[in-house]
Amino acid sequence: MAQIGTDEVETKPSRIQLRNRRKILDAALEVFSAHGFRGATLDQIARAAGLSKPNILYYFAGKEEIHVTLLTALMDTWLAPMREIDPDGEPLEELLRYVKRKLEMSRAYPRESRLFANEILQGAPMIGEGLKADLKPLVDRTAQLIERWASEGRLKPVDGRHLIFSIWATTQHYADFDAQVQVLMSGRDVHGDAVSFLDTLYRRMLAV
Amino acid sequence: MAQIGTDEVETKPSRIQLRNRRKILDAALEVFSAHGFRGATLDQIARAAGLSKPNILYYFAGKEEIHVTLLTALMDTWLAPMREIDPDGEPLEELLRYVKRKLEMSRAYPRESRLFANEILQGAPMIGEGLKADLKPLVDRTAQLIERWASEGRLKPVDGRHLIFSIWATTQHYADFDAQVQVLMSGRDVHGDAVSFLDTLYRRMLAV
DNA sequence: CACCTTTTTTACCAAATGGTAAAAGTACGA
DNA sequence: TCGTACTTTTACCATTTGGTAAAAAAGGTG
Repeated sequence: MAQIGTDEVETKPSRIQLRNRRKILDAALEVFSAHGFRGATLDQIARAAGLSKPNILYYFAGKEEIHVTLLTALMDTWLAPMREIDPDGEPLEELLRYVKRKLEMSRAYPRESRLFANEILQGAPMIGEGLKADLKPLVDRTAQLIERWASEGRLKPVDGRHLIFSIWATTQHYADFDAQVQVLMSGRDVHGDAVSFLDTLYRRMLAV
Repeated sequence: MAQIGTDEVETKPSRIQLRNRRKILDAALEVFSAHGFRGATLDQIARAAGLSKPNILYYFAGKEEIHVTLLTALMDTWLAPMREIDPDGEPLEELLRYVKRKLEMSRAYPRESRLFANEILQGAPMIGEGLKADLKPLVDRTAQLIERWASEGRLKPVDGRHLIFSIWATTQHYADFDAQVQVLMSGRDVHGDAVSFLDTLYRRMLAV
């Protein structure tokens, strides 16, 4: 039995299990991020993973479990850049580096960004609790840090939380609204220009 | 016959037709914006509209037609603020007013914002052409105007298109990611603070 | 190789869902 | 008020979809 229930002794997953679970999650990321949770079907995921539908359900208890697994794993990766803001670093540099890394993640992992955007758009039905437990403390702490920096005169005065929102919004926009961006930027070097635009935006906003 | 086919003579819609079409579109906006196109069902829409499912299909040819009708009607409203930027006005004032109006629309019409976000996230399958036809010319023109203002020294140098993206992203964020914003801003006056934050952000970005 | 466990396939199913046909009911002008 | 056109309901239907049972196949180990 591969599935791990609440009462069962957790045994090491075999090589086959690791390989197939990874294939399923990768396929599911592709399908969920393109069509949303309700728009995605197990058949699509199965086809993308190169497995049969019942075989998928041998590894995961159901469609929702696949989605939740993806989201919780994603949460960590997604928050990593914010965790790496150094309270002892130079404030402006730290924040501009954060912006750059978020933008780079948007470019490198657009599927993950869209998966997350879809979930939040629907009201975060599956990770609402995760937001409260993981995201909120980190944001509270970072917002406080930013405002302390500002009060020490090392940044212009700024609302920490809204600054964070604006950084998320402007960086993720390039992944989440890519269909629109592509129409409006046909042929241009979107990413390169975005890097320097956002650097300018937040430099003018924050530099004392 | 209420449905208007390509070959039919267009006759004036009766009072009943107007009332019911409006009820259906309002219900559909509610349901589509909350669950996305695929996540919404005709039964949900029918229930929200207080009509039976076949009755809905008497007024609209199908689920997709309802969605397309909503999106095309929305497009106009959505672009109105950008159309109202006055080329002969004071540049900074015009742009700050645009930001304010976009933010106000996010607050007053979150369902519309989410409907749009959902569609773009899925790759704009239904209004891709509308984007090219309506949105692109307007954005091209506005971006040019902004860059002319900048070259005349009335704004700091700025990439017009990326400025527009950032305005869209930061303002719509409050509607589209409301579930997240609520978790992180429990109890605060989100809108009021957002207004002054964005005013500051774009003032520092653009004021010469 | 023989045996037991893990993995995969085949054949299903029940519910949900978009949609239709046609009868019944309603509004309204002549 | 009669007749016609418009509107609504009832009773369906075909497909899709998430999920299951159980047999078959494949792995691995003594």
